[in-house]
This record gives sequence, C-alpha cells and structure tokens, in this order.
Amino acid sequence: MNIEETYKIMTKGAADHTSEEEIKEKLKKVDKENRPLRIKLGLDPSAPDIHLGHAVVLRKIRQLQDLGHEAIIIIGDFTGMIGDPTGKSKTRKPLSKEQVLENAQTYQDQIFKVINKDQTTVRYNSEWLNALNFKDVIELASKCTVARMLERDDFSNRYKNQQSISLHEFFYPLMQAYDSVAIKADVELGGTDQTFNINMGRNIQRDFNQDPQITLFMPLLEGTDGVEKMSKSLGNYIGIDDDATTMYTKVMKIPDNMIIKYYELCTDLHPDKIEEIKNRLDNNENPRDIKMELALEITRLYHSEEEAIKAEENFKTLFQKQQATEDTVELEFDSTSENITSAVLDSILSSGEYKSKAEIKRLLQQGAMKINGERIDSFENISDKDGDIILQIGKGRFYKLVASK
RNA sequence: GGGUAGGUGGCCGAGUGGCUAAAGGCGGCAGACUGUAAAUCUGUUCUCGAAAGGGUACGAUGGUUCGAAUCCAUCCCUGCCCA
Repeated sequence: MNIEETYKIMTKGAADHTSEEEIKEKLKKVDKENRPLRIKLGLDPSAPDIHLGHAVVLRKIRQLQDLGHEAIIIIGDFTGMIGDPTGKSKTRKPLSKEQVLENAQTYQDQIFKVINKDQTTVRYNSEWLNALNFKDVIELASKCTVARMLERDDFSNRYKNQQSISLHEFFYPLMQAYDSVAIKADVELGGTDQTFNINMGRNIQRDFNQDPQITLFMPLLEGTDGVEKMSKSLGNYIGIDDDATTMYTKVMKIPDNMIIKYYELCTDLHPDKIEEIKNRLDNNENPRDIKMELALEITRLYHSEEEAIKAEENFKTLFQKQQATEDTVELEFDSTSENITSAVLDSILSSGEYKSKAEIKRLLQQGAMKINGERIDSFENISDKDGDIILQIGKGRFYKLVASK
C-alpha cells in the first residue's frame, strides 16, 4: 500500500479528519497486518431515498475501495427505532420495525450504484444492540458525562431554547459509538453533522480497549436551493434514482455559487480540472454553460452516456425552446365527458405532481397553463380534433393529453 | 409531588364569544423580468365541487351557548421555578 497516496485520496475534499500523523500510523499498522482498512459507514434507515448528499460519503468510500479497502455498512435498524436527534430541533419520530426493514432494503439497492458490492459487508446493528441487557446499557451510559453530551450543538440549543430533550436521545450517540466497537472499525466516515457521534466512537472504542478509529468528515451538501442541507423532506434533493432528465434539470436549478462545490463533492473530476473551471467562472464565462457541463457530468455518473446526452437535449427543448419532448408524460382524459373541466382536472391530478384539484385550479387562474403554446384560462375548449394536445404547466412541466376512448 | 407559563395552518406568530378558513412574517407555487438561477415587483397558498355551495381545522374528549380558536370540565403533551 502506498501510504502517501492513500492518505491523499482519503482526505481529498474532506472537511475535517483525524491528524495526518495518526492516519498514517493507522495505515502503517494495517499494512503490516496485511489486511484492508475496515471503513464504517452508518446509515439511518429513516429516509429511504438516497440523494447526492448521501452520495458524497459513498463516493469517498468507493475511492477507498478502489484502493483495496473494505466497507462495512451498518444499517441502523435498532437505532432507527429511536430516531437520531442529529440536526433536529425536535424529537424524531421512531419508525416501526417493518418500516425500518423495508427502508433498509431500498437503501441497499441504491448504495451499490456507487460503492462496490464485492468489497462491502452489510450489518444490522440490532444484531449486537439487541443483545445488551440493562446492566450493559448502564455501563455504556457511564462512559459519558451529561456535560459532554450537552456539548453537542443540537442538544445544547434545544436545552437553551427550552425545548424538550428526552433521555433516550442521549443514547443515540452511545449506540452508534458501540457499533464501532462491535465491528472493530478502523475508519468511520460521515458528514460534519456526525462529528459528535463519530468522535464518541473513538472514546468508547478506547474504553473497550480498541484502537480508536480514524474519523473522516465530509462537508454537507446544500440542496438545489443552495441554502438548506439537501434533504428529501425539504424537497431540495437530487435523488440518485431520479431519471436522467430530472437529474439534469435539478442540477440546473442550483444557484450559481454552488457550482464549484457540486463539482468538488458530486463528481470525480480531478482537482486541477476544477481549478480550471473556477478560472472560467472568474473570467465571466456564462455560469449557465458551466452549469450545463456540470449537469451532464453528474447525470453521466448515474446514467449511461447516451441517456445523459439525451437529458441535455430534453432540457434544451423543454426550458430553452419551451417545447414538449418525445418522452413527455401522457395523461388520459375522457373527452366525451359532459363536464370537460372536471375530466381534465382529474386527468392532471392523476399525474401525481399536484396535491389537490384546488391547487391545479389556482395554477390555471394564475395563467400558468398553456395548450400548444397558447395561454389558456379554462379547459372548456379542449378537444383532440387538431391532433396532439400539449399541456404546459409552469415553466417546465409538459403533458400530452390523450382522449380515452 | 407543588407552583407557573404554554400547545393556532409546512414553520414562526397574532388573535380572548359572532365581522375568523383565522392578521403578519418565512417558506412554497405561479406571473413579469432573466440565463436555467439570484435579486426585485405582483398574485397566490386547507379541501371537495364546473359553479352555486359544502366539508374539515386552532393538543384531545366532552360541555355551556342561537353561535366557541376564544368560556367551563377532564385528560394528554411541553417549558420554567421549587421539592
């Protein structure tokens, strides 16, 4: 193993990590024992869809796997039933066992789009956490003082703001730390929001007479709004399962100032290349064009080359020419209905993009709808006599209305 | 256990008997402007209904009243102080 090279790749793009000295020592030790690094990544199965934000860590794991190391993915099925308080201002709702297992399965299907399955072991933390009895739990709890626990930002903020903190939430970091003991982790990877939990792993490992794990923190990726952390619940995420056109389009929605960060965290581009792109931006090249390159680059990572190119074509057609593409979703409507408005409303609602008919009607009233390029204010005159009916809603949503016979 | 302050729409936050589907702000969506964004301005933002008009909703359940987010009772939840 080339220690310098491994260190370089390991820490590239990381927001923070254990000291260089300690990492290299660990690498030497593992090399001497002639085994790969055991890299731990804990996944919380509360959000079943993986997005580019999660992919930041996965991508890092992939890079390390390519150097011959081993990943251990821990599905927090036990902890998921408690709910990680990280970054939350409120107690998280616990999940049912069925939900957790179902989400875990979805997770696994997705993570292997980024990381290498052959170099990965998947473990469920209920395996060892269920086995602890109350005495063990008390002992574990004795390893951490209340003051230390309250150092954690989200806890101390909640405490200061007079918000509730349940006692059980204190156990989350302890359990996650115990996971590291259970699998004898050499490295634990996570977002900077995991700083406290991951560092706790080092302390607890020491208490169990293990060599403390190396920590590696990746920056959090902002979502398409460029402000909030990417998350499904905020609706600002780009899912790795998104189809090519959706993915491309979502990347185009990010604010200009996020372009470089996305290049750094979401692509495998060499740092020198990214430097070049930075220069082009500084020289006032149109950020749109650079963003289009970025969108293509990212889309290509999760879809085939052809699909990515097609996504770009679709984007141009949809947003620059404001026309429907050949993949435009078809919606059936009953053209013989006496109440044509109602029929069309039902049809649009069936697309699943809108939450109520009231919302669709509002859009209509606001002039958000066009039929074949002409703005409309009612559905009264819709008919299929003149061929295709292309319905545009807002800037980028197109549907082909088809009369059902 | 005692005392005390609270629980309102996605979030924050007004509202103390009818004028309240509930001020204002944030966020979201749409229009104008653009570069696909940002900023700005405008509109909109529970739901069902083509519409007229309904239905739900201010922690929960009951009650008082012609009428309750607002009053009463019980319960649940949270903060703070004391033990």
